[in-house]
Amino acid sequence: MVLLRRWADPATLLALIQALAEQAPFRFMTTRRGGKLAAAMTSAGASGWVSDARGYRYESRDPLTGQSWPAMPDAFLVLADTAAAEAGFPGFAPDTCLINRYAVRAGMGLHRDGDERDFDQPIVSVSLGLPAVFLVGGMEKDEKPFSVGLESGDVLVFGGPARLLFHGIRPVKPGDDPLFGPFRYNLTFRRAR
DNA sequence: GAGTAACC
DNA sequence: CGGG
Repeated sequence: MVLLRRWADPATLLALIQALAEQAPFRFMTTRRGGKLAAAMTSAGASGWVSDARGYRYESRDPLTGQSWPAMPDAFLVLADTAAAEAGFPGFAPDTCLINRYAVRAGMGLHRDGDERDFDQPIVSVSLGLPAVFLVGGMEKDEKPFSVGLESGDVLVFGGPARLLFHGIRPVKPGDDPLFGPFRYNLTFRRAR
């Protein structure tokens, strides 16, 4: 796992996120057993990550609008590819970007990103807005995680042996980011298929 | 199941 | 009160 501190440009990404959210609005998804995910989500790219009563999966259409997910902006692709290369994974070509929006007090429990086809492909994660404590666990869910502070513009690359580590986000503390206001956004670039 | 809560 |  490689952390590139203050590596992405938050202002550029904010404008792109706003444009994407007009086409595919942020929404709260549910888990199979009726729980609600604490972060609002949307996606861009050829497919998008979806969770509902039927489970977790990638869908090529947005269930909310019935339309294709918005195309991934070129600047997203360039960012993900250069960050991956910097971390030792050249040639990364993500086909989806999951965008998570955390309001104050929202977090995400320990989980692993396991719905993609090829775990040899890394995941590039970009933090924006309010800071947060990122939890890095082990290969088993019961392993006790350690904490990493993440700030706006930080980029984390999960690849190789780190690709399937359990991870999570502690509830976001109240604050006001100059660009993003009272929110934390997270972009995760994946090769789903 | 990326959920919460109760209980020890 | 924190962890299991």
